[in-house]
Amino acid sequence: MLSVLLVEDDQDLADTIIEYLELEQISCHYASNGVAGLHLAEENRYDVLLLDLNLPRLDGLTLCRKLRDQGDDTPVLMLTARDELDDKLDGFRAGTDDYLVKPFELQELVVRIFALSRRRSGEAKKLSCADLEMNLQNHTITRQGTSIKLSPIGWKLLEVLLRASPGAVSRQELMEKVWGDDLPDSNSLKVHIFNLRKAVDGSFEPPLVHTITGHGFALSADKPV
Amino acid sequence: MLSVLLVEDDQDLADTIIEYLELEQISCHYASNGVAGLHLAEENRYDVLLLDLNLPRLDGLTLCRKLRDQGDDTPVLMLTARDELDDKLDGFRAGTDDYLVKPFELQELVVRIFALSRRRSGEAKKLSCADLEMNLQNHTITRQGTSIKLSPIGWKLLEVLLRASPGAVSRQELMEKVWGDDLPDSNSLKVHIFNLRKAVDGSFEPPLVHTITGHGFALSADKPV
DNA sequence: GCGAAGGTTAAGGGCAGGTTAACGGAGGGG
DNA sequence: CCCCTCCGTTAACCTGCCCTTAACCTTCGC
Repeated sequence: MLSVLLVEDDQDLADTIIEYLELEQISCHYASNGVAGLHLAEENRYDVLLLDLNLPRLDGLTLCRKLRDQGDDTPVLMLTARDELDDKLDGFRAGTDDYLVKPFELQELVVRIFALSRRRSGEAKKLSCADLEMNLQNHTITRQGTSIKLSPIGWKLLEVLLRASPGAVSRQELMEKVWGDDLPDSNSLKVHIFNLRKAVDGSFEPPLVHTITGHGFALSADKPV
Repeated sequence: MLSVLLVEDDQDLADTIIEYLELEQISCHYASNGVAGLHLAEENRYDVLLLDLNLPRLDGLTLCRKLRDQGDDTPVLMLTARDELDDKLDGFRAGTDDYLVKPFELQELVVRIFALSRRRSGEAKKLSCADLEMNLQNHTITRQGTSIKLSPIGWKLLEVLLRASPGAVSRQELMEKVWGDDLPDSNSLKVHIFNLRKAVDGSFEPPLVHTITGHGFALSADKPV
């Protein structure tokens, strides 16, 4: 079930939207002004943020910019009555992902919400890095055409690394994504990384799994010297 | 530089778009029918695909669906003259990410392309000073394009200096930000600054790390008096 | 020219990461 | 119902790198 935050000062419109979204199985938090919206966005994790441009206390553009500056990359869909090109350009410059002009069809809002959240959660059917390829559909991994076998945890580990590739993943983040809340003794990660290396880099060149001392690991074709 | 694929049968419109995109530093491949577009999309890697809905031989919707079935998750922006809600819904159902109705402003097309590609590439957060660049996402540092390796403390040191750049940071502040509460003997900072200089300024000009006698250090391209 | 602040160098100890093997539980097949 | 296999965890050990330290040198300010 998707979860979105709606920040909109027009109470009637907000009610209509919320009601419609609930019908589509989208859970909806609500704030009627920018400051309240910012607090909610900071405290909770949403799939998409729906921001009105004109808001009391803190306008949608500034709100979006603040979140981006804090490193929050939740997709933002800006709702506004103004169809001026300059407004749109400003919106995208502030880090907005999409822009919908009122009045709009609720159905269009819904599909755009799905499109934004889908892109974020990565509905990709394949993940790859150099000649390594993970096929999520038939649950296979190949490198240079030859198939690779991994244990469940090894799989999950590789998936997290692939999704972040070529970015790095900190040890803590890696462990949270693989094990969830109850973490095993820290040694476990070392062993699994070791096994992953043996499977992925064991008989291939160049090595793809790289250690970033004091931080975590990364998957990439070229070695960060 | 971004790279996009435009599939559009209206030659005049295509020329206009391509010309404008090139001005914005977006490289553009082009196909005038769906089948050719599919081939190009399969063979090359693009940041965004711009598909016309009505195409000879293979319409944009089917093209998009085919690519998605193959596991290709390149963002798709559908261009079309039809402003019917049902068409949009079909588009998003086929795996489209955005939908722009002709006639549209070229500037809006450009910002939407940037928004889609940014979302996909994960908007790398970077800090920089002159030709020195720290990529927080990949945990890499480059100067003049060549990569630089730093120890964890060296990294942290440089990060603090970069965030303050071109301002100065006092010794005390620097040490607090790097080590937290339990500080080592004061000599340690000297050694780490020395190593940082060796890595960052060792084989480059001009030196970026500057000493401010009696105060601390600063990072900047031009030497402070 | 003197003292203090900063720069340079090398050595050693500790710790993060790598490697290996053994234990134990879960799940499937006989 | 038992056995076997596979997999995750754990502990123990090894290795190499990084941080620290101390000692000495250079530069700067006065």
